[in-house]
Amino acid sequence: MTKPTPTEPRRALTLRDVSEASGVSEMTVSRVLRNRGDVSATTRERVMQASRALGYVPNKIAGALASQRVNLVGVIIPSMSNMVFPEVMTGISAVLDSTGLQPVVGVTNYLPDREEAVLYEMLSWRPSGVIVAGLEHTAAARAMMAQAGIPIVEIMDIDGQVIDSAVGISHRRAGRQMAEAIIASGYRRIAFMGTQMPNDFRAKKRLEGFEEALRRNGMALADHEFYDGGSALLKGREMTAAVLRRSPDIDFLYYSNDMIGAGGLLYCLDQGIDVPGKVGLAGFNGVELLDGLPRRLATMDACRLEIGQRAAQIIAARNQTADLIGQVVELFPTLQPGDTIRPF
Amino acid sequence: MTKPTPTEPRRALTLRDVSEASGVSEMTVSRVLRNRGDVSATTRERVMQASRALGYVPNKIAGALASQRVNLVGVIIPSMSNMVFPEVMTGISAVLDSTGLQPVVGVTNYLPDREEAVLYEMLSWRPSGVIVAGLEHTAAARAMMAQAGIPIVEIMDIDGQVIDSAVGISHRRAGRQMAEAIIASGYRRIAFMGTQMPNDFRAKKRLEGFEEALRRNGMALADHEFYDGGSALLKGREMTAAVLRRSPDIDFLYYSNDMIGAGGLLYCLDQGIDVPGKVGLAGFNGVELLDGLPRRLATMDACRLEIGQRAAQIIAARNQTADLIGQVVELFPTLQPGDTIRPF
DNA sequence: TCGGTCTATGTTACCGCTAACGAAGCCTGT
DNA sequence: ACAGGCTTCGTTAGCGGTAACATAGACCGA
Repeated sequence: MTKPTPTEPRRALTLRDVSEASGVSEMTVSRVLRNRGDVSATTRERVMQASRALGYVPNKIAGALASQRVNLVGVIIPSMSNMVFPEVMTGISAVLDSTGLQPVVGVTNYLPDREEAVLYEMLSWRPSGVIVAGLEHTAAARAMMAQAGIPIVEIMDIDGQVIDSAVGISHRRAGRQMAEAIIASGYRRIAFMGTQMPNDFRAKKRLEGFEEALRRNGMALADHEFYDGGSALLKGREMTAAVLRRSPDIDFLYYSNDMIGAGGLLYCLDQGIDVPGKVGLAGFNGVELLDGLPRRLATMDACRLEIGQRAAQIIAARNQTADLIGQVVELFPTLQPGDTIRPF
Repeated sequence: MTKPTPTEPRRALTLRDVSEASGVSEMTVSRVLRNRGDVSATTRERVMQASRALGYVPNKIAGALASQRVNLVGVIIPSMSNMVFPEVMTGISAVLDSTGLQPVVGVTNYLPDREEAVLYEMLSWRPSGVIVAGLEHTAAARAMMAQAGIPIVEIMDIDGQVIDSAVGISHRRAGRQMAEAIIASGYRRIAFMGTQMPNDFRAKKRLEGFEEALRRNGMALADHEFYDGGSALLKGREMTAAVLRRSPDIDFLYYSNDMIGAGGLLYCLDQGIDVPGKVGLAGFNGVELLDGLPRRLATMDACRLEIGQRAAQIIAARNQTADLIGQVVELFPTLQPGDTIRPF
């Protein structure tokens, strides 16, 4: 590679510097650096040399303003610390990488107002598209997205009203499905454990679907417990201990995510409880963490990787072909019975 | 909030639209929206009304070009899926939030070339600063950062040559410290398990420090095992099984991160191995996951939150006061003996 | 009464780059 | 020899804001 220039330039380099150094017009330099338009091999080489020698880095701000094109895609997610969104991001990046588009993430911490603020900030950079987790937004956020004139893909969930496009699963159905599997395996006294967070709409929908299926079978939740903050694994242990102490006749524990489910599983094994004989367990998400547990927790894979990929594909396609229209893609999670639910 | 405008504007709104709608100049609108300069209360209100009614979102691209100021801070990290960087991000966001600066993250997957590409992309948006994990970069990346004319903070590590500023711990020292504690507790046949990745320089430095301390005590690693990819928890189990089978006389297992350490711990407990009597274990990072394990894994907290905070503080301070100079902040991790190492 | 000091607003000139068009040089066939 | 087409490069005019300065009243004390 080129040697770092010895001089320390106080003024930032511009196209003009490169053009003067290489004896061509700014336009030609621009063409070379963007690989656009016809430039002879010799001038191209000369310009590249000069550009590298100077250590020039193009100013995308000016470029974007002039060309009215920004290669950024806003991605708005509620959290980075649970294991689910990194995998969505992997799917998004994998697809976007080959399109010249670049994801920019914003985190909302499950706060609608924060989502609105993050969205506003992102739109002010005029991205080529936005991928946002969930269907629930403030009225203002909804209006902004509807007006933005760019593809908007809401991901993870499809139970609700879509602004433009959506890729996700039906969490209500997922909850129902799990309940039916549990009932089919003969469990009857079922408890639920999940997050306190009122804004985790997807967890809420799963619970709704779950309870609905229970009702249809003439049953109801025998107990429940909520948590917020702290180590999810530890909370899983604690809540499980509390529930089993309070309701010793419980025979199934349904967790709103795998992490607390894993905590519950470890607790049950510690206590020498017969799993899945005396008590069955199930979580949600299908995180790879579960592979390392002493026993495989029953779960339901949320199609995270594919959700990311499909969402990115929609943005990329819309970006190329302007007249495409919004679409809703429903994915279907598969139940992974693992070793913590009695065979049917 | 204002009702969404019924019309669907095909052309993006500009300051001019707002200025016409409110009967003042563009400049005045700009002043109102940025809360800068003197504007009478009545015009301010009128402009706000018009802006909201139209659903105007300022164009930061144009703004940044004109003002030569960008409120973005690039954050370059190797991965989002291990538990360590989310916490660093939390620290960064917490500090940046109150400064008007906004983090933009890029992920390198531990690939130097990818780091260079991500950095180039980021610098082309002329951010107010860059926070980058690690001290090892390609020559070109190093040159770019040195030339950029913005504050650069390298985080996590301080064992090496700093470009501008750095906040981190000495991983070599951390490795040494852990080795000394292990030896002091009477363990003698020590194995190491870690990632295969040749570019996880910090893990490598920990191992170097660890081996150096062993040597100084007339010892050497009795066995080692490396992995890459897959569920870290599961890999921890597998590697531990392999090592204990191969070298049954091992009495201590040192893991390069807590996740594989947790896997190893679960395996040992499954096998009914006396921990820490027959075999001791230790990891690295101090992730909160450990709180939920049946027994607390010995570890060393890597000061992740504080690293993020301090790094952000440096960027913020430099952004306000131009003539500040680079600095290196060393933090000191504390050893948490947990329950998997014999008391001294 | 009048210059001086505010306060509130408008005007002008860019910021660094690219779209769109234009022109010069060079080939080609006739 | 020359029209017509291609390749290669330059010129011009913005993109949508903001810094810096200019301007117009309002107010004020001497």
